[in-house]
Amino acid sequence: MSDLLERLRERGWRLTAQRRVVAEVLDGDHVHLTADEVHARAARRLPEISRATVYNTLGEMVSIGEVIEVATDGRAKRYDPNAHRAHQHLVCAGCGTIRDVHPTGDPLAALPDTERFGFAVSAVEVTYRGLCPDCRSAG
Amino acid sequence: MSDLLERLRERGWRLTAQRRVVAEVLDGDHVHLTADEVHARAARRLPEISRATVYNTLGEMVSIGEVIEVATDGRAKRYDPNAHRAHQHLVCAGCGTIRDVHPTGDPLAALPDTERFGFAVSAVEVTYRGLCPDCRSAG
DNA sequence: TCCTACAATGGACTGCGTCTAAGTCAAGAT
DNA sequence: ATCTTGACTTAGACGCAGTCCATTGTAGGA
Ligand SMILES: [Mn+2]
Ligand SMILES: [Mn+2]
Ligand SMILES: [Zn+2]
Ligand SMILES: [Zn+2]
Repeated sequence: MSDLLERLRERGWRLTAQRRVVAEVLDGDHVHLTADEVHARAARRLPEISRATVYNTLGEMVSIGEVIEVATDGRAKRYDPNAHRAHQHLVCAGCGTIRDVHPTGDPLAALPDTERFGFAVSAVEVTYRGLCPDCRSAG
Repeated sequence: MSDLLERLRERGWRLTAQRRVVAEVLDGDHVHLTADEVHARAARRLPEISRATVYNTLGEMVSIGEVIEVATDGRAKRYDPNAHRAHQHLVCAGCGTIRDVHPTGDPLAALPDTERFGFAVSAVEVTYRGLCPDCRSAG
């Protein structure tokens, strides 16, 4: 994550305490927090940080490609620091847990030209759904 | 769509004017309307239909599998009557147009067992993103 | 140390969707 | 044909996620 703060500085962005704690909260793998969860955790270190700042900072990190926004069906977006390796998501229909997964092959290749209708197709998102081991046994 | 109304009746559901117009509005292919768009079109035929009824009726149609909910990034969900043939979506990043597309092969097959983490994986959604012909030339 | 452009704040505001209490009505019973 | 009743519809209040804005604060350069 010092990586991330370094990149922010290189872009001429001011390094504030708020940006620091948001970056720290997002440190780690398999992290998929909502903005409000990020805010709650950041507030443990910096009690007066505002929701607006968390949204602003997350938006900045998304725009430089250091964080990925993961849209979830009807609920709050989740913010994913694992932006360096392309991956897809496996979501539990029971408890909402999200895992990073790596399908084989290029998902874009499955869309033939005849199904592209003249679009310049540049990205693809895949969401697998199912029940995690805990939710399977809980029935 | 008379199909759909028949199915509703078989389930013991009362056949009301409101349910009829919602079903009529959703008739056709490549339809991906928001709930408010459905409401606006339904209100042209039945001016006093309420938003709540449109949401209720769409929810019922989704629960019997006659309509699919399509989550869109941060915006309103779209309702898709093309529930009979499995398909995926191609979304224009410029204007938001949605096209039904049919990738080759089974998208589920691209996820190896070692990437399933004990989940019972039952469904997959694929969203292709790009620029439609109009938005490409508009630059 | 001082300046000032940029960042943070909190509260109002919007869009999308849900919920509730009261009124209405489709459809079976008579 | 009329009655009855539980299911359906309605308007509006409400809730959540996210945005916007005017004001206040401050990082970092002179
Ligand atoms: Mn992820
Ligand atoms: Mn569709
Ligand atoms: Zn689970
Ligand atoms: Zn377009």
